[in-house]
Amino acid sequence: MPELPEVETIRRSLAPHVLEARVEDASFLRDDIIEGAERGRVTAGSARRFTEGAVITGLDRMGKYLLMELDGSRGWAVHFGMSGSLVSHPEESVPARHTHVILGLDGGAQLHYVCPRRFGRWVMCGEDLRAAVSGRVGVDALDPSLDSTTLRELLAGRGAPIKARLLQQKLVAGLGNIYVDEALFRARIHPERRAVSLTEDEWGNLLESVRTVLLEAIGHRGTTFSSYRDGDGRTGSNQHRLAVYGRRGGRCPRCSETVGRIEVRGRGTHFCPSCQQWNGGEDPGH
DNA sequence: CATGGCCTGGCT
DNA sequence: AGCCAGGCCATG
Repeated sequence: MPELPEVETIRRSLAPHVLEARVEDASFLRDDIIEGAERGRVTAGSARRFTEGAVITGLDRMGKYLLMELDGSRGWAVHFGMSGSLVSHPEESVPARHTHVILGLDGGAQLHYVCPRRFGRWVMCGEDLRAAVSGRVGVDALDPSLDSTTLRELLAGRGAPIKARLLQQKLVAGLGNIYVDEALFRARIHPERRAVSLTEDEWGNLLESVRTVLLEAIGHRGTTFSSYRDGDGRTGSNQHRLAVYGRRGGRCPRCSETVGRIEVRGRGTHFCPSCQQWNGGEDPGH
């Protein structure tokens, strides 16, 4: 479940191993996880030719995409789906089950991309990597230029619950199920509130909460439930700091009420029924 | 705007 | 044995 904090942690941990390294050999072990920027099919052979011999000149992040820049402007946009990882091994090593990509770097290190559930993708971006990813994601949730007015303009306007709007990567990029629940808890907003019903103060709180929750998670090197690892293969520790996510039946850290779990648009949703009420908004059909 | 399908590991 | 988790896309 790599969301923004996990991808950022992968980026930071991987950067010293890969920046300015040359890819000596690239093995794409199956072609159903690679695609073109325009959603076209890409063969393992063309992926290999695209990658081999190139120098990794940048490692960036947009939303949940890791951007591996090759030779200056083209490159790969790597998505981790739910269960993906990209780990640097100091030397050639036996690939684990579900390893789909192996990059051998000069100096001997190897990058292994493992993705058991295969929800992840390597998107081949032949020209401008950042421009290609811009077509897939909206403003990054940690973009300092994002203000609460812009947040409202992006997310309000429809009848959908605020949680559903926050999960749409083309609006604001980087939040998944864990951090949406955590941010709404911190902002004391009920996940089913219609986005359009939020007050000005609530938009401000929400933006502050999104930033705080994400930055704290990065500080703890991400949330590990089962498969998530950073670029060095290490687990994160933010799972111990979560207030509501995965804590159904536990105590709310703010008021000691029992954490509840409901379903919002098909997603498991954790919240505090006491701290997160319908305050200020109309009741949208409950 | 809402729902189903893709996938496998882990839990009930 | 069976279901659930969930990001994202395709379809109703």
